[in-house]
Amino acid sequence: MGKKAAIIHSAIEVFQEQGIEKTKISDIVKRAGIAQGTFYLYFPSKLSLMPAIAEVMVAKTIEIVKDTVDNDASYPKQFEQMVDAIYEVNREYYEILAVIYSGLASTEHIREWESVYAPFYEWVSEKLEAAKKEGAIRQSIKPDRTAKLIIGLVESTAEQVFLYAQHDENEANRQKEEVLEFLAYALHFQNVEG
Amino acid sequence: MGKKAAIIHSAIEVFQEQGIEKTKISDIVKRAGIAQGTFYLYFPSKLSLMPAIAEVMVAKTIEIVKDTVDNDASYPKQFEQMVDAIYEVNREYYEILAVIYSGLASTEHIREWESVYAPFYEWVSEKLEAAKKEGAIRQSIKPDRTAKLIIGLVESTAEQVFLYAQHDENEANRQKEEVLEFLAYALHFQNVEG
Amino acid sequence: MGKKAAIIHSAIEVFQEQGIEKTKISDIVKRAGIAQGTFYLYFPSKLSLMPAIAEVMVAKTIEIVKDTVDNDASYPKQFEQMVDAIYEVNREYYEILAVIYSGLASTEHIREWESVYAPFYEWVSEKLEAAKKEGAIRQSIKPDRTAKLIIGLVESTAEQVFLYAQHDENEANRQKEEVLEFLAYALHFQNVEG
Amino acid sequence: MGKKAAIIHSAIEVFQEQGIEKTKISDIVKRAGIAQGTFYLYFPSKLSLMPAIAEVMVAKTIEIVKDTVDNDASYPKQFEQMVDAIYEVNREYYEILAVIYSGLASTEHIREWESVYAPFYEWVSEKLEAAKKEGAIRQSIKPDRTAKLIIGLVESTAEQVFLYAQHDENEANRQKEEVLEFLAYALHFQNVEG
DNA sequence: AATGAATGAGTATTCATTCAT
DNA sequence: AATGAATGAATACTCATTCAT
Repeated sequence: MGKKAAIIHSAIEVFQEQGIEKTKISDIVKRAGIAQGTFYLYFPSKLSLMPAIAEVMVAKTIEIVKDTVDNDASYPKQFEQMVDAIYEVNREYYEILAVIYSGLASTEHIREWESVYAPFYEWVSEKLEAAKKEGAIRQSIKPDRTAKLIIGLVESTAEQVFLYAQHDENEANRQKEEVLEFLAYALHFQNVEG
Repeated sequence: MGKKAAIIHSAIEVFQEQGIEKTKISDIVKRAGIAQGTFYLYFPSKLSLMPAIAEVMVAKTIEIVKDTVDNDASYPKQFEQMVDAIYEVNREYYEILAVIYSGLASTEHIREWESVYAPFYEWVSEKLEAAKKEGAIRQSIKPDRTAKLIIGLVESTAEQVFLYAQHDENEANRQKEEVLEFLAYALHFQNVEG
Repeated sequence: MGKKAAIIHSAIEVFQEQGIEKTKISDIVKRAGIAQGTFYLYFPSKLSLMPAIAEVMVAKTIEIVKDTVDNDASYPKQFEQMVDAIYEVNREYYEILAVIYSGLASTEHIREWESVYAPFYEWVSEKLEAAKKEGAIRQSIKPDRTAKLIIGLVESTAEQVFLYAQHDENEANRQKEEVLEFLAYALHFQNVEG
Repeated sequence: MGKKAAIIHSAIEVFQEQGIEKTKISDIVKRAGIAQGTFYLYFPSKLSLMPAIAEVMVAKTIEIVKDTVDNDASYPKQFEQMVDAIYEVNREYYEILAVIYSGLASTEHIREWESVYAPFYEWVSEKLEAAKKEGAIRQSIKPDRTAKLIIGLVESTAEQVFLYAQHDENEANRQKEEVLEFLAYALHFQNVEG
């Protein structure tokens, strides 16, 4: 019946509405339509919910990024699409993402963090690898490391804009432009088809 | 005297030692050597401590950055020194910084965050402005926006390394190298004296 | 079973023993044999206990009054018995009654007070109605209003005697005599069987 | 300068506005325009303020009663004026009087209560004595005891009306009428000048 | 697997009172 | 007499977790 999924789904919604600190287990189970005790059949504690949510959020991000990026477009275009997608996800889920970024709210679950983010790093890394092979970006790029740089760069600026500038669309777009130009120079895009 | 400062100082220490969640007001006042009630003469609540702590930490960061950066060195060198300094601060205070990020994000003190970080943004912005004027970096750089990019980039990667990779020095240095190269291309350093 | 009743019962006892101000929730639950949190499943706050206690006390008063009054006796005799009964209850529960008066008055539970006292007013009112019909008291009596007068009169003098005169039995009896005579004239008892 | 009087005056005002439970010493001294510590130069504790307030309130009541009652009027008229006056005071100060009636909110100061109320009892008692001497009321009246009865009767019904019926003027007047008639029969007014 | 009533440890906050100035 | 910063004891209430059904 997917009660586990129901709990995660419910938690994401409630967290978004009232913040994580103020959310009680009872709020989550109420919305999920299950009993208080049932929660503990699927999660050993409240905190153990976090990695599961992070996983879902990262998966959601990857999905949107994949859907947005056109693999047949030029690499500059593809990275632009990627930045667009990440900004989009942040626009919608800025509050819950803030918690995920800040280390899952406690240092207990740090180990899991790496594994949760791994698929995202990997996807960007592969994209960089391919671009490098085709000579579309500078050859000194180390895909694995740069993947982390790029994700850190884009997400931290997106967070700044949506969390602290409170959804000023103009501001968001201008900052995104700057990120794209910054990224273009940093990767040193080559006109491959020249 | 300076009980407010004593509280902040004490709180930073205790937070570092046992994490924010597990820290009681009583722990903070005990170390500060004041009475429980005195805390509330200076701060209306436990959470309202956060922006004050953040302010101190940012001030500390700026101070270290300023001390490390040699204004007479070449700009690439200066930015390298800046990255070194930021990594240094994160190495030492990674836990309290994580706490600040999450503490500020999860409460209603977000507005204050901008003003707390402002002096840091400003310093980097001025540095970029000067470099731009001297033709040391590409002219399309917008100092204000790029300052935020750079700080976001450096801090997020530093956090990744020290919080999640748990102080692997090798890893830290390699990642820092990649950041520096990334930054060099992104700013498009010019050999001014050529 | 009956945890709500257990809480009320326990609270009445503890209040009587140590006064309301000095009674902690923990005292109440300890005696009731339940956990601290369980209290809040049945009452939203400490103060919300008061109307429930008042209800029980008024019910107890009515019960004793009904038990004491002989419906076949003459009306003067019946009212004498009623006064006796009210004095009796005040003798035994003077402290908790003072608490209820002050507890109810000083909070926002005033509205409930009326409904709590209603059955007592009603009982006296019906008694007056019957007496009036039989011509045992003056015909200008308005039962509803006079019921409130009588209860106010008797309870306020009983409170004066037991709370302030500290259980001086002689004093109590003399004052009761005066009340009865006062009441006799006020109601203008008629010798019905004359 | 009358700081003691200023404190009492201020306390009465604040109590009326926000209730006694919710009033802090700091509220009282703020309005009185004095420092926190100064309070304790005049009163040893918060609770010790109560009898002083009661004294002022009773004095105020007596004053208004004396001002209202025309000593040259007939006794029925005089008692009517007295009831009017007591209702008037209760209309204005119902909240603070509720606390005073209910035993000064705690049983600590009971002894003082009697002495505080004494002058009021005395005044009524003397009035009854005089009326009795002139044959204006029944000769079986015991002035001392009946004084307490009358004050208890009038004040308790006034309280019922103003505290619980929430200032319904119509209700107040009808109830007052009933009290007067009740009183007239109870005292058994004689037409002295017949 | 599911329930939800019951648990009880845990702590931020208040505010009457003190006392050095 | 006056101040007001400092004190610290005292406790109502919350909510994650358990467990009998």
